[in-house]
Amino acid sequence: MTQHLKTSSAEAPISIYSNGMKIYRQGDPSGSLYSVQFGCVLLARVTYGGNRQVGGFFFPNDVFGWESETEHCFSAEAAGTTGIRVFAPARDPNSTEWRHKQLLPSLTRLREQLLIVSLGTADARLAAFLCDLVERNRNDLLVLPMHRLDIAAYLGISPETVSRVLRRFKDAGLVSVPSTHYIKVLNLPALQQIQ
Amino acid sequence: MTQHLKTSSAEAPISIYSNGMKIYRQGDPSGSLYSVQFGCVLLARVTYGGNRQVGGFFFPNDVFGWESETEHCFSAEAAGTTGIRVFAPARDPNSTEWRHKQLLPSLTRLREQLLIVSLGTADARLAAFLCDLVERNRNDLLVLPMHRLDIAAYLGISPETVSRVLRRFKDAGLVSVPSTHYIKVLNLPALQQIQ
DNA sequence: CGCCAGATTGAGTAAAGTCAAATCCAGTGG
DNA sequence: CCACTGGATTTGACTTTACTCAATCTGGCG
Repeated sequence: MTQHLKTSSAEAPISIYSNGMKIYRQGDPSGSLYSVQFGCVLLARVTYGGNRQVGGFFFPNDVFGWESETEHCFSAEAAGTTGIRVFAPARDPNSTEWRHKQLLPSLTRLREQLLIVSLGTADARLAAFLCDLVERNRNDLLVLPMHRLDIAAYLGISPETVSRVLRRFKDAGLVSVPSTHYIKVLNLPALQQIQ
Repeated sequence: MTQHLKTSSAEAPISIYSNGMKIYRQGDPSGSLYSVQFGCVLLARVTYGGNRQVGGFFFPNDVFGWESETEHCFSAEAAGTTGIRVFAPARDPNSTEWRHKQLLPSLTRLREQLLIVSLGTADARLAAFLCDLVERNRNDLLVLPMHRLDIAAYLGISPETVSRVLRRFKDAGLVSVPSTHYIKVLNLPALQQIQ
């Protein structure tokens, strides 16, 4: 199912994953880094109580796979057909340099996520989530290959609430939803002001 | 009061801040790192809507001050009397090495925070918060010099709810609260299972 | 064309927010 | 040392929000 494509240069090869496949699993040895080429990846883990938690979504040019331990504490799953470039654990200093360059933006990104999720209302969270995606995509038309359940787990709300809030946004003319996995943001300023 | 960190650079001096003082402000130039020696530091910022958001708490041996931009996007405030060691922007490679060692744990820490805040109920969030602190402190007696308002902002709930949940925990014998800024965890396993 | 998982909608319930009042505490000054 | 005082915290009553559970709808796929 996984294909390896050679790129023109000496860069790392691209692996292609289909919807739902795991790039790595919770407990797998860590060390490699992964860069999304196309599609979407989500980090997920299961709590002791059996609940699914989603730790983040990654889109093209995002880098994931960081761990401070020797094991991954999340699984990484492809949402929709997804291309990944793998960077094996670094040995030469040039590669180390590259890794460090990627790390600080990841930290900033995580901080943004934290603030989205700590917002008071479901409306504010979903609005902030959509605004964040528009900014990262530089495009009003969002492709969301993941399930509503994953968005809900990520935002810390129920999937039914995601549905209802999205409907409210539609009725208010803030977004349009041409199909399940596409959302077009029609009024970004209004979305940004929701709290 | 003077401790030696395992770093090749000359020992940095300790600055002492009193309750509520700012170590740096939102918008200040970034670059230096800060290590908490005693007390507690919190990161805070104000949204466009005027709401206060708390990005994290830092206790002894925690390092903060990371930015991927040239400006701080949070303010850092002392909660209670707090000692800080400042590490100026690195120039020698040894110091760079030290900085990178600190960075990955910060990322992991942030990920834990994200999962605490994305929990469904206020009880689960406060319980996870307390468990996290016990683990970091290696001590059942928690010192929480920050205001309830800051804990509430951090957890994404109202201060009244923090109070009420804490009372429920007290009544259930899970914690005792000898005074406002001290919480003793009496039944950690039970707290860990709340969700 | 029918099937099934995912998504949406609806109704009732539980949880958390808001606003207001009461209480507690730390810091101040007598 | 102790009373005073203003801000912080807690408690109470009520309202709003979001969750739960169940039913319905939709779209992709054999």
